[in-house]
Amino acid sequence: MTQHRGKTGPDANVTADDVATAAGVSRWTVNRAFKKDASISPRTRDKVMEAAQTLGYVPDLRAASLASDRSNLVALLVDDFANPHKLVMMERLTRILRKHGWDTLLVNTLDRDDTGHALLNASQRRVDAVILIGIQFDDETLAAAQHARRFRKLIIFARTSQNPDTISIAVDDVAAMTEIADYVRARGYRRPFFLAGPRTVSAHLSRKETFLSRWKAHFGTEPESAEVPAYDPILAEAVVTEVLGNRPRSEMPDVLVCENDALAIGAVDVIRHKLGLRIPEDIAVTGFDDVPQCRSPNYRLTTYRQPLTEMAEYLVEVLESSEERDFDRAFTGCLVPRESA
Amino acid sequence: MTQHRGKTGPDANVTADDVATAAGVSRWTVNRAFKKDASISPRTRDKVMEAAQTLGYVPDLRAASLASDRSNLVALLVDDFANPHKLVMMERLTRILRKHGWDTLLVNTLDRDDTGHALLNASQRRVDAVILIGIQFDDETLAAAQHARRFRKLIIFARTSQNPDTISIAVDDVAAMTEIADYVRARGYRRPFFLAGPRTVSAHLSRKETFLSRWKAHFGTEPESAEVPAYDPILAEAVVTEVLGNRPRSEMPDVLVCENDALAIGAVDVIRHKLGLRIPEDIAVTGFDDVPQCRSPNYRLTTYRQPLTEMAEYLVEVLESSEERDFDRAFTGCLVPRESA
DNA sequence: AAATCTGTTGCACGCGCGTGCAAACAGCGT
DNA sequence: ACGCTGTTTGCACGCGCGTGCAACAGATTT
Repeated sequence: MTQHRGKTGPDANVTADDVATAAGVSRWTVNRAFKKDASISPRTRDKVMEAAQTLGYVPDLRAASLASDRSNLVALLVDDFANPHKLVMMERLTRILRKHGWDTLLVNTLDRDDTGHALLNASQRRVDAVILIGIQFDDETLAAAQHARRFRKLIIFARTSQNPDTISIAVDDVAAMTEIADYVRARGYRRPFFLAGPRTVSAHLSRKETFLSRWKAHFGTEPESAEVPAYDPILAEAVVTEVLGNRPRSEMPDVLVCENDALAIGAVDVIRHKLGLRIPEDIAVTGFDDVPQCRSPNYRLTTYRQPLTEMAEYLVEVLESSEERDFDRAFTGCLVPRESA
Repeated sequence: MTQHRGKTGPDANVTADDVATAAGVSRWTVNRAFKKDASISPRTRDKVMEAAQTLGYVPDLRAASLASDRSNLVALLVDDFANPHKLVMMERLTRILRKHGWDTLLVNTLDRDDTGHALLNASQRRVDAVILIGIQFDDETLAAAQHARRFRKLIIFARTSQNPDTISIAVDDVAAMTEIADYVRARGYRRPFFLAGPRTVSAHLSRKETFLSRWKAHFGTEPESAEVPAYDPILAEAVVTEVLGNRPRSEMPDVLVCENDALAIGAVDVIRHKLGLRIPEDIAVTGFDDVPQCRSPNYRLTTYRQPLTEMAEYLVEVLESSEERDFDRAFTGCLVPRESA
């Protein structure tokens, strides 16, 4: 192929063919030079790379993906951007995925009904897998996704799921919440209140039910609880205000066990600034996730840390495996005691 | 083309050809049915769509992009995930981009030296544009990006840049900081302290310099300032502690003007919990960005809100324009006064 | 020196769709 | 029924690269 393009600058559409003629090899050798474990002599590779460098050649992953039917692309579906932990997860996932050569398509799932469109979006790009780190994915949605799927794997990250067609990479909620319950009990608290997230979430069920049943098993009474419609500190504020707002001191709980930090943070703010109570002297608070704010001198939140890095590394392992086994896995995190409880 | 594939389930690789034979039309008509403003009769389109539905066909955007040289994909480069405002920006951008049919590749730029690799990543996917919302992009990096670029547009979002090859969509920092300075002065504060972010950032320069010079123009003295190495509340805590930690009350500033909310939040926490001072009675604080936390009863931060939605809509407009004009644009936000100042 | 082996290089074909144009078609008035 | 106009449909070719195999050269053995 001759240089049928006028331009020679970096804007020109340099293809492997151009590099091939420049380096005096075949096009296939050029592409081999860019492939990791390809069979090519070091000398040729250097020659090719040099030519590529001067021409400004960069392999086209669209074409590669089209030809190989492997995109090395995953879609990350997120819907609750109000939860600060999402920022942590996105950072960790994108970093580790990229380290292993995977690119990430970020899809903002507007609402429940939009999930189908989001999945369609992902399909059109022929992603190799879809990773869900949102909350609005009930089993109905997942079933639809499974039916129409054009991607090999559907992974629920940081949340357990019973769905058999789905891969769940999460922390062991039962073990974690049991540890929290025992910690709360050991610290002498006796009137806990559980602040839960939206009920569509299975993690919700595990955590809340685990705590309640664990407590009941010990003391025979089931603690109070309330439900926040989303993992949003602002909404948590509203719910806590409503539930505890005009309650006499004598009927106040002595510890607020929150399903995660997003709720706990909202709760802390309300308890201090609207109820005028001290933490932990009047009411203690626990969270879940160990978001960065927990370390702040303002919150000092007792919480539970998920091994996100380890989980992300395992995720990559799952992505790169071609087996057809059951990839579900529950990790164990660690309780992080701080001054809030 | 006959159905040379055994499977008929959704896993099968259904192509436009398959739909074509099923609907009794040509392949091109099938693709036309999926194209927005294509010339096709409603009847045929329905017929095609129905066949596509039952076969589970979804157009392949890789192939479309390859053939048309337009990917409808942008890369979003982010590096400072510690800044909560990034979460807001990511939510807004992905939402509005998707509304207009653009997909987003999220690239986590690990550090300064990694930016080149990140841009290479984007090039390989042949994104139509790269959007930077990080901080570690100095002019040197940008120049390199320009040189080796395989994307049409390089957009700096929510940050001004002098680089002529770059499109900057941001708030007018000078106007904004002038407004803040005037507000602070009007509220009677007289001993301001400016808390700035890393010096690589041009927004930094605008905001800090604007505030300092505006103040000097009025009172003849240049306020104190300190610099935090990243937009991270935790690091802001450290710097504020170091700078104000053991300073007698008489020498304390009466207002801490922060370059953005990430710094302001860290500052508020330290002032209350380590210095034991009240806000705003002892020290007032102002921020920039109006992140969700600002509304919390704990912060009630006086800040400045950028018109993110409007900016994102303009971004789309820029993406879809084929002109070669100067797209730089500065927006005007609004001051949001709260109890912190 | 011939035979063998290992590492390296070249190539036909296909991945699924867009572009631009030509052919076919329907609708209208005379 | 005829031509005319505007709409709808079909098609050749190319986008850039991967797969699997055949051909080849140099190094090693017999």
